[in-house]
Parts: sequence; C-alpha cells; structure tokens
Amino acid sequence: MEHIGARDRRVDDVEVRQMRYFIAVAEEKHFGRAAQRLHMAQPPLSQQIKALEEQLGTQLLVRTTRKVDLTAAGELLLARARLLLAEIEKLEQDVKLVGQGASGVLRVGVSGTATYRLMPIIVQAAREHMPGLRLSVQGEMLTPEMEIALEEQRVDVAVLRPPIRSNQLSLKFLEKDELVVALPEDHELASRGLLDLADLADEPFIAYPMSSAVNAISTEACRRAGFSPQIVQETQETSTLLSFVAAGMGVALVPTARRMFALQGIVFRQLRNAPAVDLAVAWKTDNETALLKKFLDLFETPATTEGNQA
Amino acid sequence: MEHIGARDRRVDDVEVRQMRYFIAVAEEKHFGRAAQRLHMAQPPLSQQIKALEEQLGTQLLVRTTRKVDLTAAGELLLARARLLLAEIEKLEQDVKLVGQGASGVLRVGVSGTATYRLMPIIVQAAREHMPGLRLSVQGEMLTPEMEIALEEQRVDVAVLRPPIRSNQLSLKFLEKDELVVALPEDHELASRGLLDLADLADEPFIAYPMSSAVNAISTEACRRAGFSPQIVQETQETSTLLSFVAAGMGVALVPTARRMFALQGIVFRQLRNAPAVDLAVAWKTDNETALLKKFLDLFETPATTEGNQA
DNA sequence: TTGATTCAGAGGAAAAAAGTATCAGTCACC
DNA sequence: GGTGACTGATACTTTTTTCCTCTGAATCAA
Repeated sequence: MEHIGARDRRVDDVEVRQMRYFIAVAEEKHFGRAAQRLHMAQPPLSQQIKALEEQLGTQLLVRTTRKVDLTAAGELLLARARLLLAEIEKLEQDVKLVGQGASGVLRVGVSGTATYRLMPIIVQAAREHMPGLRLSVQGEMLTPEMEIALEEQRVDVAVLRPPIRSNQLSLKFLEKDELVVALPEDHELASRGLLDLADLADEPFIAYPMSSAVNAISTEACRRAGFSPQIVQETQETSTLLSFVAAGMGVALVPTARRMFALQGIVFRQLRNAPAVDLAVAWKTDNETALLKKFLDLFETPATTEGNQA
Repeated sequence: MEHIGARDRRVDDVEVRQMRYFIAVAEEKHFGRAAQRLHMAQPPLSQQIKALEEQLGTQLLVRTTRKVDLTAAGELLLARARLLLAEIEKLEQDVKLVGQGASGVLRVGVSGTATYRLMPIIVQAAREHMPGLRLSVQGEMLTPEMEIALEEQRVDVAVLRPPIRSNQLSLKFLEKDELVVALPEDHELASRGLLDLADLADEPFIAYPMSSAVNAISTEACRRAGFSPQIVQETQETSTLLSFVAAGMGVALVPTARRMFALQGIVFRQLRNAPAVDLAVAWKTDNETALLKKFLDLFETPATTEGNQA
C-alpha cells in the first residue's frame, strides 16, 4: 500500500471560497443579502455553508426562518477566517512583489534610543514595501562603531546620530529629537512639569558613553547652563540606563521617546530650551545596490524636514 | 451599480487546493512525482500550477524538461503557503473543538525556560478556573517571534521576556528569574556552592540565540564582570542547550528553574549578584475578547511582586 | 541519431458549483 | 386564528471547473 501524507488531503478541505462565503453570511446574518453581496443566488450559498459545516463536523450557524445567528464555533471561525484571508491576500501581494524582483538581505545598524522607537517603524515599513527583504538588525550601537562598520561593509545602512567624520559615507537627515529628563518617579523634581537644565546642576547623572552624540550634546548643554554634570554611571544600552534611573541612582538625559518604555519607576520631564540631537540614516557612498536604493526610498515619504545635519 | 467590497472577490482567488498542489511540486521538484503524491494525473497538475502563476502574475517555477526549480517568488510562496496551510488545519481543529463544547481556544506562546516551569502551572490554573477552555500552546519561542505572532494574531497570549519593541502590545509583569549556572557534574566548579561570574571567564559557553533576552542579559553581565564570553554553541531550545552542557561542551547561564530537569550529568549552581531576567505575559492591546480577559485574570492572584522591569 | 524522460496542450468525461423553481416554517398583523 | 410576507432548504437543471487520456515537443544520455 501507499502512505498518504497528511499534507495531501483532497476532498474535505476547507477552501478559501467557503471561508469568504461564510464570512459574508456571518456578517450579514442573512443568506439572501450575503448571496447578493457575493453576486450569486441564495441556494448555492446555503449549500456551500452546509458543506462547510459538514466538513468541520460542527454547526456554525443557528438558523430560524427569521434570523441567522452564530454559534460559538461560528464566532471563532469568523474571527480567524478573516485573519486568514487577510494573510492570504498579503501573501499574494508579496509573491507578486518578489516576482517583480524585490528581495535580498540588508544589514542595518541602529543607534541607542532609535533601536526602540524608530527601528520597529522601519522594520514595519520594510515588511510592507519590500517583502522578501530580510533585515538583519543590530541595535544599541554608537556612531563611531557604525561608521567603521559601514566602511568595512559589515553593515549596509545605519541609523545614527551625526556628526560623522568619514567622507566615504552619505547621510540623509531623518529627524531632530529633543532631549528629555528621565527621573526616578519619587524624585523631588518629578512633581514639576517643565524643568530647566540648571535644575539638574547638583544631580548625579547616568550617561551614555563619551563617544556618543547624545553625551556630547548633553555635556555641552550643561556647560552652557553653567555646570559640569557629575556622571556616576556610564552605560551604552538605553534599557540599562533607564534601569539605573528607576533604581534611583541618578537622572539622565535621553532623546525624546514619545511612546517609550512604560518603565515602572520612571517619569520623563521636558526641558525648557531643550537641546536636540539629530537622527540620520547613513550608507557607504559607493554602495549602489538596487536593494539599498529602494530601502533608502522608504525614508523619503515622511515630510523629510530638511534640517541642518552637522 | 453596486459597490464590490474587496473581500468579496471571486474568480482569481488563490485556493487552498492550489497551494497544496504547489507545495507538492515545489517539494518534489517534479510534476510527475508530485501528481502521484497528490493521487492525480500530471496534466491537470501542470494546468493548476500554470493557473496559479497567472493569477499571481508571477513565474513560480523554472521548468526545463529535465528539472524543475523554484524562482525567488516560488521560494517565498512555498514557505508562506506551508505556514498558511498549517494555520488552516489548526483553525479546523479549533473550530471542531469549540463545536464539541469547549468554551473557547486560546493560542499561547511561551518562551524558552518558562515552557517547562511556568507553563504547566498555567495550564493547571486554566483547567481549574476555566474548564472548557482549550489551550493551544507553542513552547520554546523567542521574544521577537512572539511579538510578531501576537501582532499578527497568530497567538493570543505570550509568556515572554521583556523588553519588547512593539507598542501594540500590553505587558503584565510576572516574576524575576535569577540566572543560575548549569555545569557538567564533573566540572571542577561543581564542587563549589556559590560562584562568581568571573569564575566563568575562561569557560566555553553554550548560549541562547543573540535575539533572546537571556543572552542579552548574560552577555552584558559578563562584560561587567570583565570578560567577554566565548560562545562555542548557540541553540534555541533549553533542552538542547542543557544536553550540550551535560555532554561537557561548556557551561550555560539559564533562568532559575526551581523544579527543572533532573537532567543526568548536570548540576546547577547559584551566582553571587546573579543577573536576572523578567518574565511577563503579553497580549495585543486591542484584543478585547472576554476569554482573553478572563485568562489574564488568572495571573492576578499570585502576589504580583512589583519589581521594576527594564 | 535514438530512446528515455519530462512537461505542456487538446479534447472529452466527471465533478463541483451556480442557477431556477418551489416548498415549508415562522412571524407580524389584521 | 387565518393570511401574507419573508426566509432558508430542497429538487432539479445548467454552467463552470477540474480532471483524465492521449499525444506532442523539448532535452539529455548513450
């Protein structure tokens, strides 16, 4: 005899068409209207639904001549079938796109805070517009690291904070992020809405490493505000940095994080005349891959505020 | 005339049957054998594949009379169609279960170690407080995987290790697990009761993948202890990981496992100032099913140690 | 060149789906 | 309580789709 793989069944398969039919009926709660919506007559629709119920061995609808209702199983099927159809449509699109030649792998480096805020957006956009593209993301990097990685072609694109030293790289400005103050929630300054940098003159600071752009800007801003920050702890990872703040070890200046970590024990407060750091996307100028170009195009759409990017 | 909703298309729909056919051909790389496997003749199979290609407007296969190969689009379709079919089968099962009187089905994703320790407790609690609920559990997953699965609603709840990037998800803190050292029982350090991380500086490490939270925390902790772990083997499954340790290939850091594997050949040792990883339950914020709410309530009862969760 | 192998096409048979006509149950309303 | 309007199911026919058999064209090995 012959072994029949479970994958190769035939007859009693639920088909996409049946799911569409079921969704229509479930949504309209009315065979007639559903049939109309599907541009078909009512009897074959009834038949298909009945067949579906038989295939699943389960009653999906409670029919009276007066109205149609969903059983629990029907509700489940409705919810999941909708998702499934959406997935199938997405798959169709993706296959078409890949058929038209969008595919490959890009290695992306991302700087500290952008890892959590911007990167998911980028990944999402890439998924949408460049399906088949694999992104290999390395987060929580510092600008100098990324410069070297770009030059050595260990990454293809980097989301970093200018300025950069290298002249082999190209930059595209993305946005300007104001720095905000991260405070332990029980800190006395936490009760105030808007702070001056000078208010922090005597506070212990948790800071990014010296080589980071955020640190450079922060230190410079403090100097102008008339004090030199007392750094008690230095750390590269934003998540770690914020844990230190939560633990009450000090305060920190971090780039605006609109919907950042709902981190317990931390509050964010705005600064008057807040210093700001730029965010830009960088790539090696002589890298002229079609894939890279298309990826960079993803950054075009949002109103690319042409700010200064030094 | 009449507006046709995008959901209600007809003719050019990709059907489940076609996907099955395509998978067979793609796997066999041979129309004849695929047809045999599908219990049909070869010509109709060719026709269906051709029709599929036309519907997608994309070439999926490169045929010579000598062999069949996949295009990039074909590879994509193969991978995704497999997943899709698996989901459809799962859906069928779930609908049947609910039809037979289960009050509902929740799909749960669970991260590595929690699979063995916490999951049985959860399942037990669910059985007790929500009889009729069927849990469909997928274990040994990584946080990024689960995030995507939650967003795409392929799972309803996930037990994962923060941090998460997505902002569509909600989190509820569960517990903090200290990392312990897993050692081969004949290891020289096994004779000591409490270890320092620095003791492991020269040991070969078996580690979870880079994208896992445990790996991130471990690596960071080692860095602080003044060394960079030498990773000789990477693996996703805790059971596999521990087998490597048992085989004497190296040591590993794993989350506390009170009643973990009584795996022969392994001993666990505590660490001084042990790093810890959080465990949380996550769900898609806009999923407001009654079933999900009730399930989440199960996590309320234990004295929810309010720790900070970076 | 010949034979074996493999995929595609043509035309007819079988199966599935859709259409038409009709029936039977329920409810609103007089 | 009877009547008519409305709704979904059934019976049967027509149309469409899928599948099968037979055959042909292309490729490769000997």
